[in-house]
Amino acid sequence: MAKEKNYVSEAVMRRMPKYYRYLTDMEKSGIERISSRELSQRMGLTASQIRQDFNCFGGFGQQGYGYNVSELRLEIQKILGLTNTYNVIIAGAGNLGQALANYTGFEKDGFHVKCLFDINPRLIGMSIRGIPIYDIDEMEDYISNNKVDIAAICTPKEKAREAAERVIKSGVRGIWNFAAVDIAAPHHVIVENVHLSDSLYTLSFRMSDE
Amino acid sequence: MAKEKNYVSEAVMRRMPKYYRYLTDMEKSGIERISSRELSQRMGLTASQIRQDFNCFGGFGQQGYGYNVSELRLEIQKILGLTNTYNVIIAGAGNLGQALANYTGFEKDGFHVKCLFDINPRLIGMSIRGIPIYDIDEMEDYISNNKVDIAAICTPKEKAREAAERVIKSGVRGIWNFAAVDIAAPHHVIVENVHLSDSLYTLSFRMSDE
DNA sequence: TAGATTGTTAATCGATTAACAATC
DNA sequence: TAGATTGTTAATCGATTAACAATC
Repeated sequence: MAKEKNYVSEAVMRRMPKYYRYLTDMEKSGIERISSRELSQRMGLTASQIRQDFNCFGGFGQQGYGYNVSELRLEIQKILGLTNTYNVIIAGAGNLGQALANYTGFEKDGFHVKCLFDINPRLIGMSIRGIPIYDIDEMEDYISNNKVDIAAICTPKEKAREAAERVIKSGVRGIWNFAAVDIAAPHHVIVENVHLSDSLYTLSFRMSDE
Repeated sequence: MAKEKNYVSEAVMRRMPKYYRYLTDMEKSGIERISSRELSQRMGLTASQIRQDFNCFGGFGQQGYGYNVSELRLEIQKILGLTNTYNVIIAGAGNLGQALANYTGFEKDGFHVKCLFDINPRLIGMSIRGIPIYDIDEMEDYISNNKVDIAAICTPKEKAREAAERVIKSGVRGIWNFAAVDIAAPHHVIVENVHLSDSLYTLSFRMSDE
């Protein structure tokens, strides 16, 4: 029985997708039950931490037994909001935007890419896996007239803030930002950043750290 | 004067690229000096934290003045190891691999993509921005015979562990992993993960959290 | 010199780990 | 019942914030 979802720390939140990933893999390979100790060994965490994490949301285990893999996976799926479906648009149909549109793996989790938007007239009118590329000037109208939950920002970084502003104004609730800038958004709009360059810098830092 | 680079916490390490990003932007827009207080407002951190962070590496500021933007940027560039150059190969020339190869922005930080590797015979022999795609069976030989520092893993997740194993055996020192699996590596090989699905799940979590 | 702001120490806060009673 | 393992409380550890003396 899941508790009311109150405040969950950033640290716990960032581990939830990893649990989901491991549980999905384990379920696939036919593992039915797992103890916090065994899971801790697989994931490189402590058993204590795992139990603490799960108990942010209510107890999913059973004393003397452990956790049922499928059940736990389902609970975490719910917690992550992956029982919803999301309509996604991509602002910027360059390399990265196209790569995201081409990737089919997010569909199984309920994320549906509806279209891309770009300024490049050579791209406008084309489509990727049947997903059309529209003129970015039609973006606001499209969002207003269709249920769009998430906008992935794949523009050059100079254009990212403007693009974000426009999708926010049109009613998008979530921004998946791939541009190397931080984006300001009102409280009710969630911004999740994928700063590839930050990631690469961190790699460089650790490689030169010895 | 920078201190000997000892242990730096994960938290501090993850903030360094962000400092670098902000300082680079500020230098470009002609800002010469900045106080920790002003920087804290721009970046959404506390001034105290900024001063603590910088003092992990030695004092870069001056009492009564603050920090010289260019100087501080240079110090952080050094700290991040971005005064080195890195040769990069990409394992997997699918959507994401190609997008990375097409992106020119990493060059200015010293990351040079030398080639891609794939199993798909229709890709082998092609090139992207002049960067050739080779047969993945040649990957070990290439790494052994050329100075390759970093391998970006852009294969499907089923192939990722094998690809990682192979590049590690051939002498790569850093792995930039885009596959949704965790990769085991010996101590001297650094693995940096970009788990796009984890990021998207986190977005979903926060969007359904209210 | 006076004002500003760092570098650094001390206090606080939060997250992780350890321990154990509850219970399947 | 005995053994195992959770859920949860208490202890520890580390990171952030506050405060202030040093100093430019």
